[in-house]
Amino acid sequence: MPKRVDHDERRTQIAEALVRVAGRRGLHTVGMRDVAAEAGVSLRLVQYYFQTKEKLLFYGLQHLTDRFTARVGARLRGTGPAPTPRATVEALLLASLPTDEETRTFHLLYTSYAILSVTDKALAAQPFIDRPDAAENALADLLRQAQEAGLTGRDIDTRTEAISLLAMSAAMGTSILVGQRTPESAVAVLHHHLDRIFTTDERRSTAPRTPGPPQ
Amino acid sequence: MPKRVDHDERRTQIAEALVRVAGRRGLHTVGMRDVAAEAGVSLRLVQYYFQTKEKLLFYGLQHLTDRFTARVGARLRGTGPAPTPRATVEALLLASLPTDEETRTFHLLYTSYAILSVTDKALAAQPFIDRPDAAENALADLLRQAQEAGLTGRDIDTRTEAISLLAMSAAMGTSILVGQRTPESAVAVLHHHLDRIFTTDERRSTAPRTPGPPQ
DNA sequence: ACGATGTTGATACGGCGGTACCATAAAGGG
DNA sequence: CCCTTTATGGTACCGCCGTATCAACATCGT
Repeated sequence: MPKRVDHDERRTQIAEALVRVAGRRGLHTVGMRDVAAEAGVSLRLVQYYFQTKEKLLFYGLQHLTDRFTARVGARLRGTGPAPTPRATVEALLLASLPTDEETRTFHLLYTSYAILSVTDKALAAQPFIDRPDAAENALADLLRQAQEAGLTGRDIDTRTEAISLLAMSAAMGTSILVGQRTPESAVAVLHHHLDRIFTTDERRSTAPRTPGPPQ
Repeated sequence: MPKRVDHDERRTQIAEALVRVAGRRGLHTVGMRDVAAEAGVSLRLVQYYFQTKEKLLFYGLQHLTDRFTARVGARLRGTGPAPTPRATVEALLLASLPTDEETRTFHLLYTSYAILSVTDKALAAQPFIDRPDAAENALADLLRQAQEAGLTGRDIDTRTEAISLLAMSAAMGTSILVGQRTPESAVAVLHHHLDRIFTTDERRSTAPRTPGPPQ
């Protein structure tokens, strides 16, 4: 058997081309030909690995979420050994804010898919919902552990706070995308709530900042 | 001059047809012919009042936001004479949650437009941003007035809280749309934060609820 | 070297969607 | 009564897009 080629690898290359071009021009504008051109490959080959556009879109979504979770994982490990619960929570929340090109396209495309899934049953059947409430559960667990360790107020509702933090991160992410808000202001709002939740006086673990508001 | 017809009225009728069909099948699927059929009118007439599809879409967005702000205004006046600041804030936040068909389609379409505006310059140039931060300013004002009246803690940051509340409302609205969250849980989260912000023991003004969590 | 696998190219079909043109019919005001 | 406005209908152009088909070439394991 000749010319062994890893099909998943090829599919990933093409899916990344899809993500790139969709991130630039919008998911609704991309066609098979655009993806092929962006991948530097013939249209025929895109059809060869993905028989239909629908499958290509599904695979693109899958790849998008996979790459993002990998990135978040790397960022969590990058917080150093034995990070504090607050540092972990903070890294989790800030990782999904659209700050650079990668997070921007992720946020844009993920939201695009989500909106499409409202009126597209095939897309809604895709594993779509379980990703956000996995994040919700993880965050709720982190907060509960922190609470048990005495790092937070004893009266806070960890589940509700987890939902709130993720919701704020998501919505302010979109605000950043449309140019209504700056990443800095979003970070400031999140910090405000982390300061409220975590009673210890530990502050922003990643980048040192001036304690007072800049004049 | 014969056959006087209010052009704006006709345009509104067509725009409402656009909103209806887009709310059902998704904004990206609607064509001129769909809008004409939904409005019970000829394709030719749609072209007659809106020369191009782009103009139709713009007008549709305008009509959507106008109708929504009118609805919110009505809801605010519906809270009775001299509503408490908390009741006003609560009405403002709950009005944008997708609970019935109208709010559902509004949330869906407005988010669709917002996402489109990220990669479409013509749409981004449309008055789009000023609506949300008008809401933010209004909410911040309400909170500040409540604070000056001693209804809230003196240490809360009204601007930050306004941003947070709107962000949570928006993101949880989308969660409701995609079926991840129920309207009730979203309302519960918002109530939680209102309880935190407003120190007076006034509670949910609209529907009475059991104080404890249901078993 | 043979043959299965990967890859390209060109080309075309069918459909749909935005836009356009034209002829025509009601309708109501001057 | 006439003429402008409003509205319909049909029809067609043009371009794009997803999909399909066919021929050809490259490549590499066996």
